[in-house]
Amino acid sequence: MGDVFKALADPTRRTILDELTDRNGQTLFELCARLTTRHRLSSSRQAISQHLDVLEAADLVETRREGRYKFHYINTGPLEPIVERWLGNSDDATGGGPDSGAVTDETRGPT
Amino acid sequence: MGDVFKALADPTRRTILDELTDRNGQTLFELCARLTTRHRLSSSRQAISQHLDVLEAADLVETRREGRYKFHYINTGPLEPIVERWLGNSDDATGGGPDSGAVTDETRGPT
DNA sequence: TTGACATGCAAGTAATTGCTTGCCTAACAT
DNA sequence: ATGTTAGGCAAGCAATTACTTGCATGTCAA
Repeated sequence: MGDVFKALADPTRRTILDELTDRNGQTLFELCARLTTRHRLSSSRQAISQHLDVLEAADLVETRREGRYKFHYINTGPLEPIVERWLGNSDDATGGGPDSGAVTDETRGPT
Repeated sequence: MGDVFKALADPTRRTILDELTDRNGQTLFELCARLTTRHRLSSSRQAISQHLDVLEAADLVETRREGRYKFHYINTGPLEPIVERWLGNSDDATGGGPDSGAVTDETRGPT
């Protein structure tokens, strides 16, 4: 299974998700055209296709074949739990930053 | 400025954030010890240090120096907007998947 | 001051990644 | 059948990345 974080690491793939958010169910050619005109991205067809493979492996994009067309749909399902992993667990994370002197003695002795 | 997505792309860096969520304000040596014992990660001290540099460049980790110790604190601030970028904009994203035949005619003609 | 401890810096290496190039298969129209 | 269109497959290349190795800096205790 593909990694969601690694799929999101590339800015071109994030722009592809932006485009699918704006208009869902685009074909590969339509994505190439709109990425070039609207986002100033000069990526080739094969590059976009490989990016879509990565996004599909990460379950962020689902596809539906119809004749010789292949429509791509964004799937926001894997996006929510990846942030809640570090949110909501520690109240000390946001409140007690490096400026607050609230450091325990256990933290002082690393050994 | 560092990229938040690229910082999250590495599984070791995500485990570091897990560790800081569990106990905030750890030193480099304490992180090395707990990553080895609790997460079965056999990363060297320099490797962890470089990972912390990436996390700090992405503003996901803040540091506070005290003598020869350097304490590391997680910062969950950049985590929230990175997902809301694709959520809440399109209702068609989650509801209308590849199985639904709700495809417009404009989608069918890519040219 | 001397030695031990915590961390920083930088060059080198192996693996991964994003992209290109070239050719191929499948569907539709004439 | 032939040509065109949409997409797929795979090898190769350049850039990035994660990690190691070795040494340097700064802090604290004796």
